[in-house]
Amino acid sequence: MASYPFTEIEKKWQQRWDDSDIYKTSEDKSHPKYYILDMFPYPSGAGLHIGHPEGYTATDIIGRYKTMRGFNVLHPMGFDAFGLPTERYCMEKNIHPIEATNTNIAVFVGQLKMLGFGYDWSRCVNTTDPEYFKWTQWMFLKIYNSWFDDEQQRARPIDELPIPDEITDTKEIEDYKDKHRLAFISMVPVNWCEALGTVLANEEIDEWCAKGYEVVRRPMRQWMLRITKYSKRLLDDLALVDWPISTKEMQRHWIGESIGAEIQFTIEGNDKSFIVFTTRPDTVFGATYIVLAPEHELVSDITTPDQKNEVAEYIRETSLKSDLERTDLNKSKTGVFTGAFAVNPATGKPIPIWIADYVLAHYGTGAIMAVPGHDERDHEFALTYSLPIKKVVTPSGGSEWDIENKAFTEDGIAFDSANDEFSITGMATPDAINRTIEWLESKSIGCKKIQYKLRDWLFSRQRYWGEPVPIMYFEDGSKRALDESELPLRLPDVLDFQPAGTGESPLAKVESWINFIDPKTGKKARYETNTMPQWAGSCWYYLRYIDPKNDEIFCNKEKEKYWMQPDGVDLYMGGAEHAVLHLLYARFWHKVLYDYGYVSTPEPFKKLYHQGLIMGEDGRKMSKSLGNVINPDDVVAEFGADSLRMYEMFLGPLPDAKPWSTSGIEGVHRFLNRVWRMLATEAATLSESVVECELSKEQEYVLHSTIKKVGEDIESLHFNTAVSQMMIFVNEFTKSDRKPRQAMEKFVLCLAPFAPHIAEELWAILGNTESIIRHSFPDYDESKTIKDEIELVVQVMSKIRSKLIIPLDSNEEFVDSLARADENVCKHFEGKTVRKVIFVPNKLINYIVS
RNA sequence: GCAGAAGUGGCGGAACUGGUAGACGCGCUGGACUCAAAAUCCAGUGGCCUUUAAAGCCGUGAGGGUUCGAGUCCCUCCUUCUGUACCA
Repeated sequence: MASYPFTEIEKKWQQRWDDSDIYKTSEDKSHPKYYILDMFPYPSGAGLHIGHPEGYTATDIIGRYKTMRGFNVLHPMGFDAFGLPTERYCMEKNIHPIEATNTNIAVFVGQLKMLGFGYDWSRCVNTTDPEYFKWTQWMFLKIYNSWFDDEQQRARPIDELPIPDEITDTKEIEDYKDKHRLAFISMVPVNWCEALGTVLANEEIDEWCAKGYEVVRRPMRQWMLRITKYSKRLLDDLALVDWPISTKEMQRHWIGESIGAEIQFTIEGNDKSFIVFTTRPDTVFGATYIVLAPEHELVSDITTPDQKNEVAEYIRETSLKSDLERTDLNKSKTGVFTGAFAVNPATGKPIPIWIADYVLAHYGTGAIMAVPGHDERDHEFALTYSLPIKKVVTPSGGSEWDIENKAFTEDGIAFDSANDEFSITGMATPDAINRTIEWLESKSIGCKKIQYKLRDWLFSRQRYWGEPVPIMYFEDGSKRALDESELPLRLPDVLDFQPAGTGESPLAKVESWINFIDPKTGKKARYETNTMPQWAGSCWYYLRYIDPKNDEIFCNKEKEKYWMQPDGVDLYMGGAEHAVLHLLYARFWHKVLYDYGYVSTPEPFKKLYHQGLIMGEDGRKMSKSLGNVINPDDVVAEFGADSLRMYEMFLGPLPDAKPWSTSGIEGVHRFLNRVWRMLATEAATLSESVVECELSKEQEYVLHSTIKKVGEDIESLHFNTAVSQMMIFVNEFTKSDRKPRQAMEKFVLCLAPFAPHIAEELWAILGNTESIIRHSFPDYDESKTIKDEIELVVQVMSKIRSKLIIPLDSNEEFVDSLARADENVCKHFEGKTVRKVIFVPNKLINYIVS
């Protein structure tokens, strides 16, 4: 294929852009700002994937377009470089993660530059840089030194925590504070992988299991972040952001709000009581037994001697199961009777207390009142163990319902639900719920309650390659958080990253880490050996880009205001795989910072957009094993970066999954060749056919429509149709031997955001000396985007019978007279009379005949 | 099961508030250029009927409905993708 000299052109302009710092972000306050953010990549050893350029090109186009529209554009790039894969790789190769990380980042930067992205590299961040993670640690300490004021619904300094009068002892006060901090230590069952020597997040399990690693449940001492305190705000504030519906839905589900009630149950022959959560307090009369989670704290207290062995055995069995196994056993429910009875507060009758692993310890109170008549799970369990099923709700239509056969779970009419103090019998479910809550509250044995599914965030990993937790412990069991002036707490420079073998991170083997004299207190100390999870660094990187070199604060307030007001990042582009975790964690950190006034917006990301996956040519997900992986380096070598960029935009709508096609990129490449030949000679000089001349009517129409459509499509992220329109332009103008110079110039400006290298070159060939990005995006004349002659459809009985070429805005009489004169139209009138005429100006005329 | 999104030629995909379905690209067919090929350029290209054309009929996952008119709006169903799942 005889191509324009894309390799030379692209190298040349990339060099010039680099040399002239052309993409350095301007902060000239007289211009409006636009903050575009890409989800920064994890710099893996494999280099850039073909999917990366999709989102990055989209944002690059917008960045260039907004720049040409006079905005100060902040469009930075960085690296999320802490992580287990790098650590594993380094263990195999026996190199240091810093070395591997720097090598990988250098490869990524080279590839990103090769694709011509206009990033301001002076703002590049790297989460593993101590100057960066100093502030990650600083933020962790902010969270650590906070408690959540439920009334004010915000974080407050831990020193402002009201301490109950009865607590006076210094140590007790510290313990009390620790219990309320937003970062706290807890013994929790975690997903432990022996081979990796670390815990894994629930969402990480699949990935590593697929690679053949084994993961087991095991209780361990872990750092947790109290994200659950922000459940309500994280849920409510979704209303403030312009995100894909599906992503918002996913977050809503993840947070999982349910409205119901807590009800207290007493235990027969025991002065203890317990609380259950239910969304259907109206069915309390139908609660025929109780189920506690096997882990429930009361289980050992209440189990009767003759049930002890069976209960202990059941608890042992379930403790070995992972969460996955427990939920996987969807088929049949198991459980054991404790021998104890609770009192149903509504009926006053004793009901048996069971334990079963279908009740989860970590949700609600870890205890339920089982209403087998009106809950499918309880129904199944009741059938298995022959427990009584009682009907307390009937379908509102009055139809019969066989409660033994199937639970009735919908709203209906309360039935047989009365005691000496109140009755809800005959009430519709919503009223019955309210009335029951009133009664519970009047007796002080229950209240309305909103429950969330969201769990606290497991915030420690037993790894070397992560941010150290800036906390030290002393021999007396006390601990001390580092002062701001002591940050960053750097990783010790070691070369042994093998797990300690004790369930601790490799840091536990580093003498200087676990056995040193704290200079501040003079006491013998050891640092926390856990490091932070990979999510930590990505929780706030968008703020660091704003002020990347500041060593006083993570981000200057004034600068934050300029770039983040009014609603945060203007456009955030990234994969849908981060729809929940990263986006939830980042929102959480942002809200803590917001509570302290460090950031000025309640939400970090105004508009979120997900680019779709690029599939292999065979329509399957690209993977090494399928051999359908496309490498961006190869594509750039064969067709050039501009072709790759344009092709990825032309493939289809940005959010869709789309298959790669080699002949498809050839088509786009052919288009760029046509563009080149339209303007330039083979010797890269201006083609003689480009001349100062008037545009034809048709050319004027196409030019102005193109400027209009390309601009509008960029704004709405419909890049595929913008490319189509530019193709239409080229098709129109190559028809003519004389190419009007002014049209060519405007076209090249439209092309520039998409294919910046060829556009720069053609712009220079057209005689310009300054970079094309310094020029404004062209304006169009609306009147020229409208044709003065249009085709109008003539229908008879709503079927097209003819088409008329008529002047724009022709009136009905005129159209009618022409239409009636049409031969084919007349044919369809034969033997019929016109009953009705529908005239839509500039569109159609429709005759209804009979 | 639940939630969200989507089903349009041989393929990727267009189609504004209901008003010419299939823009643009790929592929394919024919032609020009060439000794030949590549590249390039021109023309054609949803299906059926027809030698061709005109004319006509059928066509946006399936079936109903609203309307002069439905890819677009409403109802029912099917399929695919994505997330989630004993959350009381």
